[in-house]
Amino acid sequence: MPRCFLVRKSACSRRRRPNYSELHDSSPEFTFQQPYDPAHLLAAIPPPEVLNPTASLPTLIWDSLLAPQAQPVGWASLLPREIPEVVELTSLSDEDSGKGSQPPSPPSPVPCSSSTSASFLEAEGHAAFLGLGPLPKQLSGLSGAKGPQSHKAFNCKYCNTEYGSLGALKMHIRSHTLPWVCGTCGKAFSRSWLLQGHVRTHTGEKPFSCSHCNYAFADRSNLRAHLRTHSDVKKYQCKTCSRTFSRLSRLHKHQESGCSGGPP
DNA sequence: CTGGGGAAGGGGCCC
DNA sequence: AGGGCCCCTTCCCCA
Repeated sequence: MPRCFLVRKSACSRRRRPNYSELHDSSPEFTFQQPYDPAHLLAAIPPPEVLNPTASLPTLIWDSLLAPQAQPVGWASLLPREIPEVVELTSLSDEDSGKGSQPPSPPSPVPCSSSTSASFLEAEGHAAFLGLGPLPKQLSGLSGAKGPQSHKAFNCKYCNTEYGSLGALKMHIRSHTLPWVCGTCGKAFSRSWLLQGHVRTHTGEKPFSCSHCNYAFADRSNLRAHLRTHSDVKKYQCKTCSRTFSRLSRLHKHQESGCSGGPP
């Protein structure tokens, strides 16, 4: 990362959510007017009223550099995916739980009304619906959930990866079930915003432009990487041979390939 | 071989 | 608690 561009507002605000309203006010022309072709979207795109039209436009420290030129994608006219009829969690097929060859039906639109009940069976059913493995023993028995054994482990039933929280596991499960599907090419994604970014590859939308050269990007991170190219300073140096690299991944590859230790 | 762009994945934080 | 969005990172391709 170009640290020169990664000036933090403060150490503790590193993960602070940007002030979208402020950005919106300062960029009144930056509105979501150019809609996506709904044909690109097959999966569960939240209804427009649910979406914050400025949600993808955070106020970064280099906001002036990220001022989008191209009209950002618009969700206003998106047709929300039809909410499937509520199904019995326990009657879901393997495909719906992510075992099928085709991407499963998006689980997120399904109202999790059962969560209002804390019954164990419902919790287990919901877990199965999400592709989760059997409830940990710590959770088998409601009182056990907060028992003395505070070290809970949630394992993915697909890859057995262990997570420390159910939420993290649920998030991980989606990387297996891939509930978000591109209506154009059928590619499936684990996150809605991944699909959003992917759709831009079809629409050609590039909302993020470089203030230095006006080069536009569809992805903010790619713009951030591009901004680094405007800096002459290479950020990543091999401690063995002092060679510098523009990307950390390349430094890693350099080291993994066996640094000779000689001068650059 | 290196640098840059495109695309995508994942963990963490905030609402 | 869950969803949305963030940043960070990696991989691939191309010039």
